[in-house]
Amino acid sequence: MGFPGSIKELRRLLDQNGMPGMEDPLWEMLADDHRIAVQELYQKLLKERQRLEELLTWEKKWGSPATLVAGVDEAGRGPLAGPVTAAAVILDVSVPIPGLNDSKQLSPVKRRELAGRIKEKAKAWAVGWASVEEIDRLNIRRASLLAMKRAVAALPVQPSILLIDGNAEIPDLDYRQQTVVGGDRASASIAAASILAKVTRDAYMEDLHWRYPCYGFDKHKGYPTREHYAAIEKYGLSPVHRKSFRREKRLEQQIF
DNA sequence: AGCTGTGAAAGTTGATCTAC
DNA sequence: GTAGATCAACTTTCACAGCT
Repeated sequence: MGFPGSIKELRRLLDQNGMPGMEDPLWEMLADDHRIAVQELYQKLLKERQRLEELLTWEKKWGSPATLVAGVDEAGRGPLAGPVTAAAVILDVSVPIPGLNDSKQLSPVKRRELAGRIKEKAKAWAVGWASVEEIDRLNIRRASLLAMKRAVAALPVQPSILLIDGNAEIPDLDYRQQTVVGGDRASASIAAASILAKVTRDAYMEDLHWRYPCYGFDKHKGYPTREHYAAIEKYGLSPVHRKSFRREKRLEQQIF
């Protein structure tokens, strides 16, 4: 098995698709410390390839050239404010996306980078929403499923089977569905959906910050933090806060 | 010294199961 | 029937370890 000719070359291959390089006479010219560095990077590359292979287990189990698998996941279930966002992604299993992982395991910068790569390399992707009003009316669980349903409906290509993160199927949907507990850590397409949903919702909450600058939505994205509670106590609830959430009800009773 | 990554804890919700 | 525990999801915050 040959090694890539240089660290630079190896990094380029890592960035592209994680494939190992071919025999290269430059390898013999490398200094010992460079060889060690390249070998270490190469081992990391092999581990990453193995991780990505394992992440495609569900897609390979259910998918085929004629059977498209869509991963579905949502973001924004725990916040006190803002909509819940869902994404559906159909990946091309022959096109690896290095670094793809559960959105919760990634920094915001890496999430944004990966979101761009996912949109570029996926066969199809789409995003769906459920509003604060719908969350208050339906409850957060049903609203999440509604957002997922809208994401699937918005896909430009129709899948044959849905991999759903969690233990609940999407109601009133004419698709074969497979629920996967911990799916964002176990399935590549669910992981990709978790990243798109999170990045899209974060961007929306940053926009909301300009409409309601006193709450700090650009920082906590509507999630419960000390700063967020302090802002609610000081300024009251905004129209984008979820009034059905118990903590909000309690605060509302105190304030108004 | 400062940055980055990781894991535990704590916060929000709803559904389900079990014991009384 | 009800209440509590557990588990599912979504995160942030904080402390610590390791790396540059």
